[in-house]
Amino acid sequence: METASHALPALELVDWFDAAARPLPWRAPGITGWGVLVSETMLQQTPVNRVRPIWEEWMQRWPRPSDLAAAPQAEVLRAWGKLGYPRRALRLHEAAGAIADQHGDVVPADVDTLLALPGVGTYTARAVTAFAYGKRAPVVDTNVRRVVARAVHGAGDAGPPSPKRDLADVDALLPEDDATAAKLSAALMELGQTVCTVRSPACDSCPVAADCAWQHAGRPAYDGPAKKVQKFAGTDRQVRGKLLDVLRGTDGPVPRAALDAVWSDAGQRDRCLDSLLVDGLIEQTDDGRFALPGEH
DNA sequence: CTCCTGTGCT
DNA sequence: AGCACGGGAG
Repeated sequence: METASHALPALELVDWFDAAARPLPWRAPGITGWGVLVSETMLQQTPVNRVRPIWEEWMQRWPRPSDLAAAPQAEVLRAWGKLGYPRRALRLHEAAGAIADQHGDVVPADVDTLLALPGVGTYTARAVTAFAYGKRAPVVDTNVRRVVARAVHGAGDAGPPSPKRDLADVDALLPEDDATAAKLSAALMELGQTVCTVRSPACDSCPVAADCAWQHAGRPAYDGPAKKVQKFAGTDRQVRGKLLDVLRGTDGPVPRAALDAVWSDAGQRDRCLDSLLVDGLIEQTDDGRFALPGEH
């Protein structure tokens, strides 16, 4: 029961990308490695439409890593707004300091150097090398995994991530040439985001439909293990979000009572408050009030 | 493996 | 009202 493997037409995909890519602000010519690192960090788990305005604001305000590094944590968290997972903002702030201090205020172009930065993992490191510096690097996010699962392996969707294999699969698709490989990496992501979507793939307008193993197999449904879905309502994540939102909306420290008001379960509230303290997302003043870090 | 947010679609 | 969504760290 060997699945048919298909080779993807790299040049057609690249041409399609040139014609069809959305004009996202971080794809404009002249965007720095810093601009790309900020966008990729924000896009790690937030959709493009919510990222766009915040990214614009950040680039205006903090055009270089050293500019962000010089800002107080509280301001960084406020500017992060409701993008979610605010620990990303703290890590990016920390990464900015390292880039300013150790890399001459220029985002590194090398994957291993990028990986050493806080908040930069296998996806983001390769995205920055490829998209900011035009280097050949397999960039594997959930969209690319789905495109490869379908077009190459003929499956309805990607199964659970398998980092080594996923990376090798995409590596095998990339041409040797840096510029073409980098653009193909971007094209694979764009294809997964806009055409080869989870629920309603637009195979009619897909540039590789003729070479797609999934098409040839009759578009079989996904038959792997069900992916586990994350709950949100009632979780500590929701409570942490509500707590932090109070502090984002005020200038200085607030009394505990102001935080008590946002969640009725005192045990959960206290646990979340404590975890926010541990994560460095909030601080407690000497008189027992709470504030965003560095703001008292 | 589990945890970390907030939205937009249905 | 409920559900789907996702990269990095521990």
